[in-house]
Amino acid sequence: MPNIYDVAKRARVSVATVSAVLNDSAFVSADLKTRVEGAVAALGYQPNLLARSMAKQRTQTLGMIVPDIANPFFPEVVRGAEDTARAAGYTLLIASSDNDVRKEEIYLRLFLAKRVDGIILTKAPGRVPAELQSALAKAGVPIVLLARTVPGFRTDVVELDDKGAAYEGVAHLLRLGYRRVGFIGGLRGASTSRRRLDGYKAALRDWKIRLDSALVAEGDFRVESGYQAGLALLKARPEAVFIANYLMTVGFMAALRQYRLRCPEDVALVTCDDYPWMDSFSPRLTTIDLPKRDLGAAAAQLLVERIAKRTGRPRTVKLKNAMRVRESCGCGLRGRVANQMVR
Amino acid sequence: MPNIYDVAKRARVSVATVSAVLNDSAFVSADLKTRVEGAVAALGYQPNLLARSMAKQRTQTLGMIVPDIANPFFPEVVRGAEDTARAAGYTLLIASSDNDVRKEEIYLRLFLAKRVDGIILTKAPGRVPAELQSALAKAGVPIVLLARTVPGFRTDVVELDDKGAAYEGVAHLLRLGYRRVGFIGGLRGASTSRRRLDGYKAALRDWKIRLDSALVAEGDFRVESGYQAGLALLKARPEAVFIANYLMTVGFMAALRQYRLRCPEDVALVTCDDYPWMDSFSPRLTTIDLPKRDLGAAAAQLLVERIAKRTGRPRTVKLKNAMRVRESCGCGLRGRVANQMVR
DNA sequence: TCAGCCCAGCGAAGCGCTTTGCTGGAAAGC
DNA sequence: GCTTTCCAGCAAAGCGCTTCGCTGGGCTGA
Repeated sequence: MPNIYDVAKRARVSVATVSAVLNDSAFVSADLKTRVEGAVAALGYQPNLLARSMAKQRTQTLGMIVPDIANPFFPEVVRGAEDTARAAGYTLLIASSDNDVRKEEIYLRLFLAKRVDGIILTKAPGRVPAELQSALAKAGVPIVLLARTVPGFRTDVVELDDKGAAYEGVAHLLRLGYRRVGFIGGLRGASTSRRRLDGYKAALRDWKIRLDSALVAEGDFRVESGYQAGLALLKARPEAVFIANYLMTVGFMAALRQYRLRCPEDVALVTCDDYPWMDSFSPRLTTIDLPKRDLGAAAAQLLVERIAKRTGRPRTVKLKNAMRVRESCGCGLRGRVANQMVR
Repeated sequence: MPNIYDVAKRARVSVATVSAVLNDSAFVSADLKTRVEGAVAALGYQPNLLARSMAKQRTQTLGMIVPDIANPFFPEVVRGAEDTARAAGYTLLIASSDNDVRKEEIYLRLFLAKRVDGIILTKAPGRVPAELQSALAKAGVPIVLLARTVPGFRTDVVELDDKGAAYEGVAHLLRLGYRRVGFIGGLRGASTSRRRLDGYKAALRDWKIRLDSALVAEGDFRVESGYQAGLALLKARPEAVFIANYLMTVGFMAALRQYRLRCPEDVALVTCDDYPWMDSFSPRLTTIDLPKRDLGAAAAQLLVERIAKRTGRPRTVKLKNAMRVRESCGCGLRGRVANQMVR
């Protein structure tokens, strides 16, 4: 492939001039400019971005670590980030951590070594080793935390309203008259899990219902864990359940089937996270829709801005949820819409 | 961040020696080796992979273009590719083309400019401009086509058995006794769509059923197109339908609901592509499971091997499907399992 | 007419690695 | 004891850009 010297030679100018034309970074006379452009076209020259990155100390690349790109929550987030990043001239390097801090560390170091300009991170539970943390700081690579926050990690953050999501979902069930409302939480150590549990507790408190620990189970956001949690939880005879994400709901449904229980007739359900296909299959899930694409877009936006302007206090963007009431909550059964506000 | 000169200085050796130790590319005495390793540890030195890429003319990066990462088919594919690539020492740059050749071209050029070592491409319908094609060839960047093939593009390919998938699905319906079997195909111009249609036709032919064009509709693999196709198709009163992918099935189900038709009682259904949640919601879809993760893994594997060894004829890997019989095909209704082979 | 200015264009250094020869001291051979 | 061989280690070139600082020809103004 031709390089900038080939172009310079053909246009009978210096490489500095070629560079100036390409980047529009200095005044070049019309004559030389056309000669350069002609040479570029004739040779089919494409600047080597690797070399440019070396020289500029900027790669125009962002690293993005998600727990698992195959979990349907994240592709949508990635897409949001991808589009926003692209619009700002960045490309995305992606990696799945499987919520494993060691994998996460490997990828973070890799991104550092590849000199990405910034990192979007959905943190795996667990601390960032001090050594890595200082490497990150020394490298001056800005990080935006996506969805999950980490105590003592001063970065920009894009959050969902996790507590609100759980509160709203559980409140909806309580409003419908269910009293034995269970909760299947997400991965231990993820801030989102903690906050969703908080939301659950807050709702119970507002309805003056004692927390029954037999009605609370913990999963890891994956199908199997929802199934296991369901098997355990259903023994405690809940009337309704709030589940912290979709994949666990899928597992929970399997548990329901195993116990020959119907949803919503025997057990009502509200879950986090919404997908286009939910309208088409039964039970049609009542969900709290978390704005996945916005989440990714906001993270990329925050990151791009932070790269441009490193100073200033960390910013937090908090996105709003929206409840989608369908059938799994039993609205239809109970013959009333959930509009009786309690507080 | 410290560079290789800092390490060399601290270890009182030359940079060549440091490089030799780091890459284990030449014999270095035990003494110097420990000194270098000590310096590396003391400084927390991480080689700059950008510089390494410049020097080696290898980036250890693969570009991957999919139609849309948010289409649940692809994350699984990407994950397969990611894991395989990572194991071989490569990182993945991903991009969504939205099946738009212009976007695709932009990304291909970008990848070229970033000097990726190889590209995994699910081709958008349409030709690769001759100019781009020659740029690709000149750059010598190997490409692996994933799922969709392109005539006159000599590259390695990982394919699904598209024709077989459609044939098997349609045959299953025919075996169950349905005669008016409709077909909703995918994006025009994608080889996968063409082949799935071929499979449909082949099955009809084997059962000696005339093709009724009112029973054939074309979509674009997205929800909305399945809905539109459904609205059109249902007017022709099909007894059963084969749909080329999941998202269109989602849309089709909406059309069914609109017409107050039930699945499988009024219209039976078989579709391509399987997801974990299908077991948990009704109608439980009978599908042809396309091995998504294997698809990505095989593509990455092929690409990595091609990078290592550029010579040799293009290879094609063809993956097998597996039918998952559930309820949407009406097996249960008709009180018989689909095991009456016709040919 | 000539000094002084201006600025289009250029030369060369630098980004941080790898790698190709070369070198010089130790071991081996006679 | 001297030459030859060997090889650990190094100097320097090169990867393909950007950018800093210099240069010298054309203008301006006295």
